[in-house]
Amino acid sequence: MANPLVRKLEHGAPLSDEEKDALAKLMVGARPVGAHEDLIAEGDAPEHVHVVLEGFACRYKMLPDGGRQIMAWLVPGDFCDLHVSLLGEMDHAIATLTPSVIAFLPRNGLEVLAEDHPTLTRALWWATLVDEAVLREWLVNMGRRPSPQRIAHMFCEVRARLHAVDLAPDAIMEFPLSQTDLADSAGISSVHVNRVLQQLRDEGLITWRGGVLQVLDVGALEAFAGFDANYLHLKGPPASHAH
Amino acid sequence: MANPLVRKLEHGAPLSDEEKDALAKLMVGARPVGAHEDLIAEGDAPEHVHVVLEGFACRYKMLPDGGRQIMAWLVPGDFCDLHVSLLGEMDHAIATLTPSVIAFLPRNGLEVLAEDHPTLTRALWWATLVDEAVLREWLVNMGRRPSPQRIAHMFCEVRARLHAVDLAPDAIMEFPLSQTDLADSAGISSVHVNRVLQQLRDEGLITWRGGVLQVLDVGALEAFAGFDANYLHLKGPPASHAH
DNA sequence: ATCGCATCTTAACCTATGTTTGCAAGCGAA
DNA sequence: TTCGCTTGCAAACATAGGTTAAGATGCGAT
Repeated sequence: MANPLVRKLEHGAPLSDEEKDALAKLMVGARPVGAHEDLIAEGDAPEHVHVVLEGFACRYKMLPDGGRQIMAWLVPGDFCDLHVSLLGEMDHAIATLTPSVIAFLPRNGLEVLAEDHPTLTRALWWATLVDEAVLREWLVNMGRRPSPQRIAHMFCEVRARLHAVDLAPDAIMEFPLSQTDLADSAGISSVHVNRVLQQLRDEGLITWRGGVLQVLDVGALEAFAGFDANYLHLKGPPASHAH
Repeated sequence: MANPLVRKLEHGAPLSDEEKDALAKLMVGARPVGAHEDLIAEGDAPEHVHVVLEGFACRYKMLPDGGRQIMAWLVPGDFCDLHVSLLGEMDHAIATLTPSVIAFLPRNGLEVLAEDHPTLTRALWWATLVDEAVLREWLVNMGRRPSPQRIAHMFCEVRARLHAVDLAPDAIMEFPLSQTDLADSAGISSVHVNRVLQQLRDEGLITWRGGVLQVLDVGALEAFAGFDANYLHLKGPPASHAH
């Protein structure tokens, strides 16, 4: 099974085999990381580019009162800090949410490779523009959707994103977040997350036990949440490779 | 007084006089637009790049139930649709909030110019990464700050951003949004916006009448809101040019 | 000057969500 | 097995913010 980074970037631009190989070879130092560990702190200017290969990580900020807001989920194939160098330093932190595997790409190597391969450059910028689009949808989610729809929408999105890297073939996926992590993502309290989950289960939309999330009826959940995948910009048919 | 686009981009990279001139010359078709007019619709693939020269515009999405969520304020110097071509089409709409002046840059011309001027390319990408950083902070704002702090934070941010293009020298600025627009930005109802504004006025933090917003004590408002400008990445001293 | 429409303001009432707390269930370590 | 910790669940209560509706105010057009 190919590298999730490559699988993801193929949604953004048609990479040649040479480009895919070069990218995969650039990826070094894959290492396992436990749950709830910081990978990058606010204010850092990381030397290498980090990529999630397995598990879930997140972007987050802490507030003075101790509150935490998670601003993005990073799933396999996602970059943590692709273009920080343009901004100078991180304005937020990155942490794992579950046990994960994280790899590095030497920043120089990646830049050199990108210079020689405009299509690759395009794919990398595509990925950051999609990150931005996701952020916009999260903002809509927070601002205008009541919490049951909000959580449902987040489930629809992970399903679609994991599906795009072949990790949710049957709408069944590894999703070992805690309810507290979900609360800090949705901007509500963890006890309210619990209430909402009861409701989603009662309505037969999902099951979620032992870190495994199953969407029982994708259409029904998407209708309930008002989910439309257009903002993920997964143009082509998702990950239908020849084997 | 120089072009606000140029003034803004100078925060991102040190542009040569030639680059500044070329950019300014590329900007054509400045035209006035009334308040609350759509500039770009969801699904469009705009041929030219739009820039706000005067007034306020916004990014927004409508929801099935008629709700509107504003996801970004566009102030003079901001791009509306710089890199859409990489994503194919707009996943959200753009509208004016107040009477504005909008200019265009031919997409081809801009691409050619950027190819010859790596520093300019850098400045353009810097601008989109800052947009993303602002979006992240808005998400934190929505998720974790109670509405008085949330509105206050938005005021701190516009002040800083307008200041960066020399449009809020004394913490006094043109800000002719309606309370409804503010509500759709903050994810609360317009009557609650009104309640919150009373409070901010009562506490002597701001005045806002006749479309003019004055921050009475920048330090106090920023402390109240928990505002830290780092996410705007305005490295250098804001807009202190020789004349 | 006055009419008409936007916007702002206020009030009364309602509901979603937060807070606090206690307990149960799961699970890894000794 | 038992201990200890984290996570999930539930109930009682408190409150921020939503909804509706009705005046007030300002302002452009005639």
